[in-house]
Formats: sequence, structure tokens, C-alpha cells
Amino acid sequence: MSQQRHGSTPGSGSGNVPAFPDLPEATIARLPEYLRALHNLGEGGADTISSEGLAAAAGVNSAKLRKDLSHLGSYGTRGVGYDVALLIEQIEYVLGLDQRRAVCLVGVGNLGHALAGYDGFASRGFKIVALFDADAAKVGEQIHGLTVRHIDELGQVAVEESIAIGVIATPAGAAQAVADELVAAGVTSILNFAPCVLSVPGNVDVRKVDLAIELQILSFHEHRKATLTALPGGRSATGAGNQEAVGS
Amino acid sequence: MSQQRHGSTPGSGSGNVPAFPDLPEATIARLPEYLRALHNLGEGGADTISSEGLAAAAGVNSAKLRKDLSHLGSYGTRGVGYDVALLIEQIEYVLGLDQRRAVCLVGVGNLGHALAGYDGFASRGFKIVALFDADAAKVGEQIHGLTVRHIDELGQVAVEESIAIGVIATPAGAAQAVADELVAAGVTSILNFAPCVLSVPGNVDVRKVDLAIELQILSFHEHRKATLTALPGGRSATGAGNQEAVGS
DNA sequence: CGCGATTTGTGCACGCCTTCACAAGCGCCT
DNA sequence: AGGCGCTTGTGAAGGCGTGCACAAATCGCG
Repeated sequence: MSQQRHGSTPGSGSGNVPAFPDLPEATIARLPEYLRALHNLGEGGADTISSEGLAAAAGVNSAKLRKDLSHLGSYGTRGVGYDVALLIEQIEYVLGLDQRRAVCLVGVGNLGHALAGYDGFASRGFKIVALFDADAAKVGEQIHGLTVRHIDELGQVAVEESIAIGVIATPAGAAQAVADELVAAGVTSILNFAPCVLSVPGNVDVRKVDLAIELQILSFHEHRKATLTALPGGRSATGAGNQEAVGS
Repeated sequence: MSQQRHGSTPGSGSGNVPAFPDLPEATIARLPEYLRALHNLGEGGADTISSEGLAAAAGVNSAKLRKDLSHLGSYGTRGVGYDVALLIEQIEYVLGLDQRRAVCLVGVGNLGHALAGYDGFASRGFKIVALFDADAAKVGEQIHGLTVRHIDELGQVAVEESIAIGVIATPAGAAQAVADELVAAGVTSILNFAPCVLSVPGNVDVRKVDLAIELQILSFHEHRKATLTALPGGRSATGAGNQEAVGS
């Protein structure tokens, strides 16, 4: 159940290919955000950017950003900042975005339909190459230029297209079975939108996105805020915040 | 909105308003997962559940689960486990789910369209009461029983419907302006699907979900795995771990 | 050519979270 | 009634991540 980093003796790599250092998980999760900010800055015509500026664009602390970037080597110039183009290239390499990765999506329901056409995927280097569904009524349907196939074809197509990443957008009840099929087909990374826990072999990475959970967390904060305002001394932090229109 | 209805606050009868203890943020983020697992177990006919069992159903460590639950008071019985129904009630109360929260959604594009019809929201106590879009061509459109309104109506409708939570599903370029309007309309919690950083007053909570970022994180792990398998030392079968995550 | 302004990279301390390990409590069986 | 097994609740230790504060490095300018 735990996660053990420690690759296979990567540390002593004096050689050519970096052979990843142990990047903290928290850093990895922020790299895509930095990348997005860098692309924005680059399109704005900036050649270099300071850690302060990039941190602001990414919504993080500048010290944190510098430490994150230092983990993947020093690509900044003191007194100047970071070379935008170089940093983009570097982060994209670390994230493995320099090679297009084929993605398949299982479950063409309400959410899956939207994901299939989501611009954000294609614009960031991910291409959905196949759609699957268990419902025979949906098989054959055309969605954003792709034909929905029956899930039984998953194994064959996954090999043909070298699919490494699978997205599950099925109901919770079907998710585990789909995950098993994805694993059997050689998929080693799964993005799960179904509200359930998936059980997979240790070499398969799973990330879960549960939209309802996000709302529930917000609900808690709403509840807390409502409770605090009803109490004495419930001063909220962050002096910058001014309250408006909440009274009634 | 501010009618606080803590109907049956079990526990100490002396005080009335519980005045939340400082729940760790990490705990809060897991409570919805426990809740979902509990509902599943309850439907399966279980009256009580041990921390071990519930932890397995929620995909976490049992010690972590016990500590999480202990933070919101002791509702378990040693030697037996937790009363499923009681624990559900308790978590729902803490999360503020005992009161229905009105949600509005801005941006009825590809993703917004799917979110508007997402079953997972309604089934967990959230009701989308209004849809908005800036595109006049979309105004008036019927989506899952709701009529899309122009975003200029946001302020008025937000007050009428006592909307406290707003969901942004617009392109990145429009997100900040929408957020400003939501804040001006009294919304104090925002779920942002646009790939950008929002600037809001301190009393407003923002949670961000970026689908592409999730894929990029998976891409990194794919890249890392590919690099490792290309190195000597073979692949230890049992090794690595999977992780679930929620970006913050 | 040297100096100051600027910005990176990082050592260090602090706090949060996780995990272990175990005492305390509860029910059941004999 | 008493003991025994099971499970919760929690003290303590360790790890991870964050943020501060500062030395080192680089550029521009006089």
C-alpha cells in the first residue's frame, strides 16, 4: 500500500541521460501548472521570467517554485531568471510530453462524451485514439471524429495503438471490470472518474478525479464559514479579503 | 441561506453549536470518500463496520481512518466497529450535506454541458439550479431541464436562489471575469475547471480541477517507468505503489 | 575593472501528516 | 462472573513539504 520511490540505483548516474532523481510527488503535481504558466508567458513574448513572476503566474510561493525547479537541475541564471523556452523544454521532457501518448477512453456516457471532445487534452499533447463502451447501442456512434467501439475490442486496439493511458468514465459498478481489462491490455496508467476505489497491480498508476468530492469539500468550507460567522471572534484570516454582499 | 439546521447534533447535549474543531485539511478531503464507502456498505446491508473494513473500502490505511474519525468525535464501539448509519449521519453533518446547497454552473460548452447532467452531483445532494453562458447563441437552450441564461443575470439569480457555490467551466480567458462576477454575486465557494489561476478575496474558497494536469502527471509516471525498465536491474515484480490524489 | 543591484539555489527550522504500536474499552463465551 | 479476543482511540516517532533567510552567482553600469 505504500509508495516506495527508490528506483533502481538511479543516483549514481554520471552519464548522459538524466535518469530521474527522486522528484517529490508534490513537485510533480505542480510541474504541469508551471508549464501552463510558461506557455502563457511565452506567448506573451517573454524570453526570461523570474521565479517571482512565474510563481505569481502559477499561483504558488516563489521559494517553493525555485526549490521545485532546482530538483530537476538548475536551468536559471542568477540575476536574470529562467529562460522561458529552455524551461518549457525541460519540464516537457521530464513529464514525458515530448512524446505523444495515446489515450483511450472507456465509457461514452454523459461525462465521457464531454471528455472525448475536450480541447484541453489535445492542446496539451494528449490524443484520444479510441473510444469504448459496453452498450451496444452506442457502438458505432461517431463522436468528435472517433467511432465508439465495443469494449471487447479493447485488448486488440490497445496493442495496435500502443495505448499506455486509459481513462475510465463509466458508472462505478463497471469501473473495476474496465480497469481489469485495461490492465490486461497492457495499460499502465489509469485516470478514473468513477466514484470507486480501483484495485490494480503495483506497476499500474491510478489517479482518481471525483467531481462530487470536490463539491463536498467546498460544502464543508461553506458549512464552516456559516458556523464561524455565527460565532463571536470568528475573524477570517487574510486581511486582503473584504466582505461584500454577504449580509442580508 | 443562514438558517442553520443542526437537527440532531448527537454527542454532548450541553453545547448547541459544535464549533468545529480544527479538522486537518487532509482529513476533510478524505471524508467524502469515507462517506461514499459507507453508503455502499449500508446498501449492502451492513450495520456496523470495522475501521479495517471501511479503510479497505475507501482505499486508505486503517490507522489513518481511525485518526480521521477520531477528529470529529468518537462514534465507534471498541470490539465492534462503527455504526454505519450513525457515522453517515455524522459525516454528512460535518460536511454540511444535511442542507441542500444550490450550485450554479457558468460555461455551457463541451465540459459544462456534461457537468450539467452529471448524475453524481444530484445523487450526492447537490443541485444545479442555474446555468449561465456569455454566448447569446446558447442562451435559452434547454439542458437537462434547465434553461441557459445569460451571464448578466447571474447577480440577480444568485440572490434569488441563494447560490453559494459556483462552478466555472469556461475557457481560461473568461474564467477570471466570471469569478469576479460570482464573488460580486455573493458566491463564496468556487470550483474551477478552467486551466488558470483565479484571484479572489480571502473569504472565498477555490478548488481547481484541471483534467489535463492529471494526464500530465500520469505521463510523468509513464516516462519514469519507461526509463526505469530501460535501465539494468530488471523489474521487481512487487514494487511500486499506486496513489490516489486530489490536487489542491 | 570594480561595484551594486538583482535573482537563483539551498541550508535550516517548523509544522502537518502519516504510521506504528499499544493501552483502554467492549462484547461474547464459558 | 470472569476471562479472552477483538477493535477503537491515541501517544510518539518519523517523514515530507513548506517557507524563511541568506550566501553565491551573474549582469549592467559607471
